[in-house]
Amino acid sequence: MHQKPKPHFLNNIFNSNDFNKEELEAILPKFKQKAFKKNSFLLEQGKAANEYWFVESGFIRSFVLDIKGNDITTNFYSVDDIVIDWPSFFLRNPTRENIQALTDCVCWQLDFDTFQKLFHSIESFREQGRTTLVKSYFNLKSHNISMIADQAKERYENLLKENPLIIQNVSLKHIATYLGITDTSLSRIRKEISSE
Amino acid sequence: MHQKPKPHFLNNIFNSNDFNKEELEAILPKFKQKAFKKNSFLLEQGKAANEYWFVESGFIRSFVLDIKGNDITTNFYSVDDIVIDWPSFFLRNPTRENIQALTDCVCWQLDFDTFQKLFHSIESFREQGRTTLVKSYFNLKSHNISMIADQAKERYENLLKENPLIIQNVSLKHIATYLGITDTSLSRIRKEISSE
DNA sequence: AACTTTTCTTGTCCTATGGCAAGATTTATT
DNA sequence: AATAAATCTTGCCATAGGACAAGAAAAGTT
Repeated sequence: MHQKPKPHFLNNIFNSNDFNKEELEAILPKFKQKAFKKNSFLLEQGKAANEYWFVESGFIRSFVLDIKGNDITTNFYSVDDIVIDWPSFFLRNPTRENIQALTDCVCWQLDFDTFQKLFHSIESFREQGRTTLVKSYFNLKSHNISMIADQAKERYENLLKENPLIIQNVSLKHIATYLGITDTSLSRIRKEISSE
Repeated sequence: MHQKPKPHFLNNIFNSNDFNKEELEAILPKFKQKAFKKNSFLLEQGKAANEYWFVESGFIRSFVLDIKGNDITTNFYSVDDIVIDWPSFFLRNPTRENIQALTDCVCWQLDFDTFQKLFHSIESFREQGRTTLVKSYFNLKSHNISMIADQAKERYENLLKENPLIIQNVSLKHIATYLGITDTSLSRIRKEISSE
């Protein structure tokens, strides 16, 4: 008996539907595996993002500090997600965002210069990159509309439905600021839901 | 005496810092001038965006309808801005957004197929396209954070500072939904500011 | 296991903003 | 100019969610 070769994690991201063999051989080896300890930072405010990552395992969040020093969660990331500060990475300027591991994580990292070579030389790579960015834009806009159109309770229920893993793995406080409410309010919303 | 040749509007967007002569000659003639009457739609929900525009003159807004049928302004556009529904244009799927002229407008239009040819053949064109998208992402995220971190009054004052032309040319109701408040509240905020 | 720290819940009271409706003002239409 | 239709303001009252503080519970540390 022989063993099946274990497929590379990055084949979840780059697969043979969208890329031919040569392209995969040009792309996959450029990524470096990186482990992050719980609470370590992938990016800190004031620095420019020079890398991005795909998450193989673990949970991550990004956040900013507002004028009063309040910590506001801007996004959560888990398996297969891309972790990137789009503006800082592409505009090459210092960011306002912090990106922090919420658990021990394994990620696959690519740096800007390598990205640029792939982007300008492989059509399918730039098509996929553009698609990923645009989906990210779409999610951000949906979140934005939801902040205006929906009640806090509805926003929480949507997150629960779309992304149950987040709720199970992330502290209430971080979820609350992502939803634009206080942890106190979110606790009450949970109570109300559990008593239905 | 001879006259100076009037520069083409699109030279505001595509200039010789970022593009060489041949590139400009490949790009500029692909855009078609389009006039839109006040209240006419550039894009309607349910359709897929197959074009985008640069605004030479006039004011435009995009909006969505929420579940209860409330109209929520998602963005304003004026001179030199790009008007595009990024997700619909690139993912080629039906949109939730409506884009409507608030005044008579003159725009310059490019369609998807032509865009694709330029994007994949001209490096500087795709660099600029990516930059434009990423800036748009950045603005959206800033708006998002502001919705969570700032009071309605602060959001209004920021808009007033960043984009005074909008306030002078757009109805209070549309500005209010963009800021995530009712027209009633915005009217009170205005009153409060004017009495300071 | 004991202790410390962080997270979550709950109570009391407060504030920003919403809902509705009437009137005033401006803008569009005949 | 007269009328109609939007738009904007204002009053009154309602409510979602915030501020603060005290415990309870859970997680991390020695």
